[in-house]
Amino acid sequence: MSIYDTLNEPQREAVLHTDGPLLILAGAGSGKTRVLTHRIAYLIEEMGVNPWNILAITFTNKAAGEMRQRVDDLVGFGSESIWVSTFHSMCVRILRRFIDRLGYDNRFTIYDTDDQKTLMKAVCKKVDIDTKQFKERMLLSVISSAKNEMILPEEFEMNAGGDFAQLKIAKVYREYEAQLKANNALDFDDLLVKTVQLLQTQPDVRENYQERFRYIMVDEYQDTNTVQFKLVSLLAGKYRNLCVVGDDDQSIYKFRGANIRNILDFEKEYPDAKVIKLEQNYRSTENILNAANGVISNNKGRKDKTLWTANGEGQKICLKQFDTAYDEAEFIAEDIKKEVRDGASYNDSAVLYRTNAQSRLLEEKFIAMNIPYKIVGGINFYARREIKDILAYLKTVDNGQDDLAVRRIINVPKRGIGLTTINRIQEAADARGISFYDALLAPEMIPGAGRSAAKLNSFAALIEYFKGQAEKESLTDLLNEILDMTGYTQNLEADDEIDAESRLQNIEELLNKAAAYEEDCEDRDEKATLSGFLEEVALVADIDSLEEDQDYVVLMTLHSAKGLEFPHVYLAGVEDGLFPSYMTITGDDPEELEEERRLCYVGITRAEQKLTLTCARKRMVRGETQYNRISRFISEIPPELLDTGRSSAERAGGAGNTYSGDSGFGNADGIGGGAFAGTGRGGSFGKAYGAAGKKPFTALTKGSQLTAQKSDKLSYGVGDRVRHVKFGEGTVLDIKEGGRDFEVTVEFDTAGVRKMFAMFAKLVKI
DNA sequence: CGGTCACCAGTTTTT
DNA sequence: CTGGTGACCG
Repeated sequence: MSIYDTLNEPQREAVLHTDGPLLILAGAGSGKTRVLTHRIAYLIEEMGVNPWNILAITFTNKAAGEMRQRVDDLVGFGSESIWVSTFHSMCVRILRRFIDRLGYDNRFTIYDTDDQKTLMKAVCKKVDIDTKQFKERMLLSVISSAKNEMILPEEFEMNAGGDFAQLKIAKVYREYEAQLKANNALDFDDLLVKTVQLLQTQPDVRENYQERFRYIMVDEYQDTNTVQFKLVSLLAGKYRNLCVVGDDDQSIYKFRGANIRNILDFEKEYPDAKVIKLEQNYRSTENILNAANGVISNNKGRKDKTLWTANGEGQKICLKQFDTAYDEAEFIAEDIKKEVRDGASYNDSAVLYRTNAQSRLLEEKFIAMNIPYKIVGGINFYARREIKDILAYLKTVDNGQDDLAVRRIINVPKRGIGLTTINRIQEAADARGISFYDALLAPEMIPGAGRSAAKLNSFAALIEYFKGQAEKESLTDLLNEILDMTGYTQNLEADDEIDAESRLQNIEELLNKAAAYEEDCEDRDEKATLSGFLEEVALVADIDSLEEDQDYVVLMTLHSAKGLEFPHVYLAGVEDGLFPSYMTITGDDPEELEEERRLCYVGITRAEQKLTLTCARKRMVRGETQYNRISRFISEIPPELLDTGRSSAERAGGAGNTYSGDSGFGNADGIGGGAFAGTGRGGSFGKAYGAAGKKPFTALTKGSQLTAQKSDKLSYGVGDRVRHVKFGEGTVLDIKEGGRDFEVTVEFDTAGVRKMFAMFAKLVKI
């Protein structure tokens, strides 16, 4: 009896087919990770392949970690030398070694979307673009699409023909690239593009990696884009032992450049490819699966396959419509409470939705009802202002060439260096063709900087000091020193009392992550470096922090939920105009609607035992009330699978749950006549949820405890005179016992009345 | 230079 | 409703 006997027939076939191209069409829940891990084990144990020669590419760091763990469990040794990583981290690793061949410094920094936007602003200013006409976001998205198709500025310009707008964009593209390079920075797309360029132009590098990666596996292949396809083709070009796994029905990243043709045309690209379909689902009940099949069968042009399961029929799918989104949230929260009372755990449930903004109401209800939860997504931890500030210090210390980072922190905390001075430095830098930081080192060369020279000097001295320290001390020590010497922590506490606590907690969290990184390096016998940390930090996704063994309800978008599974899934906001989104309904591209349908399919198939669909008749969106019908996708589910709960009258009067099994959307019932209120403006994205500083509940997240301890007793009391670093002397008016800390109200002699947390205010009795 | 106030524009999904 | 931006004043 070997470990391979536990596989079903097609699974085993996929594991045993080791040489040559292989396409595994793996339906949802059909055990594809199992196949991949067993295949790796088989390669190592039975085929004698050196783990060193295996590359497995996954979609997220979390998936990579899990895969490595599972291979570890199977093989027991050698698994640490398998390369398991995401496309992006793999590229960074290659580029750190070889990007100097393309004329970059190997210590390049990585720009996130926020940085890109800042850079684009500067570009538009320089190229004299009216940002009313060409929005930064639109420009960036055009450039990103171009990069995803490997179209460089020159070609883009040629393609423009005589089109005035396109030529203008070409100019922006060119300048954007120039500035990235000047800052020694790469954006996310560049990581892939540059790696492909490297492999294309440097035969020895290509040869090196082709030899190394003799066996390549790519997970979630349906979501690869054109550059990723090129990259994989290049790497697999010599040995052609390429195994791709995916499900065309779960392709949901078109907006990010994913090209569904990569999987649909795999057999054309590799005519000798073996194709294996995994159609038995081990995850869900029959009812859930049939609902999913019902929905997805409305899509055209998909690979023919039908999922089946030997699991029982299971419960019916619960569908409830409410009057308001508020009622919807309340129901979900109460339902989860009820299940927990009946013996379920919180982490048996997940709430999925189309847009991040929907998390807010749910979060409020969960807090009110004391349900532990974790929100995945929204604003990335590393995109928070305070985190970006601190990271900008690290970047500046690490790589003075990143103008964006330097400009970000030159006056944070306030040092009296204003915009005028910053612009003068920039002009001087541009004029001399040097970096912003280098220009600032010599204020005497900057015309008109006279009065600011002293301030600039002390800023430069501070950074230079940190640079020296970076050589000598550990990352965490450096971080602490930066926080301390810049006065960042103190200023934060002083600036806005409301947000201070959560921001300081985030900084604590960052310190924890730095410490974890150092430990990690120690375990792996590598040197913990500043750039190493910055790089790790640049490529994490929020989903990576999800921990299955923690007992909380997970809230996230359908996109984030891909690859996960839960006993009970709530799919919230199944309304026309929200899901499918307003944009796809009004747009005339039927492919977009198909992608939304695939998203729906992904959502349904996350559920193992129970699926609850909820929607609201009206909902507030951007301050306006929207009136929505039940999602068209619901009518694609065979009606006999649905339990509308109509008999079990939940609530007397209004907010009941009515749903007529018929086609359901002849008329919008009610106000407004149309299905939507609100005017559809050009689609775009950005920060979707999360009011200022509103921090998702992270108290349950491992390692988020504050290191600063709440003291039992304060050294001062009401009426005492105290001194604050920034505000000077004052009198304590009030001390309130808070959850984690004392909230102290002080009337300062010069700065007025302020509330602050004792832990951070460091008040001294005088 | 920095703070405050008023106005305006915006939101699908993310490595 | 909210965050970002621009004008104005201390």
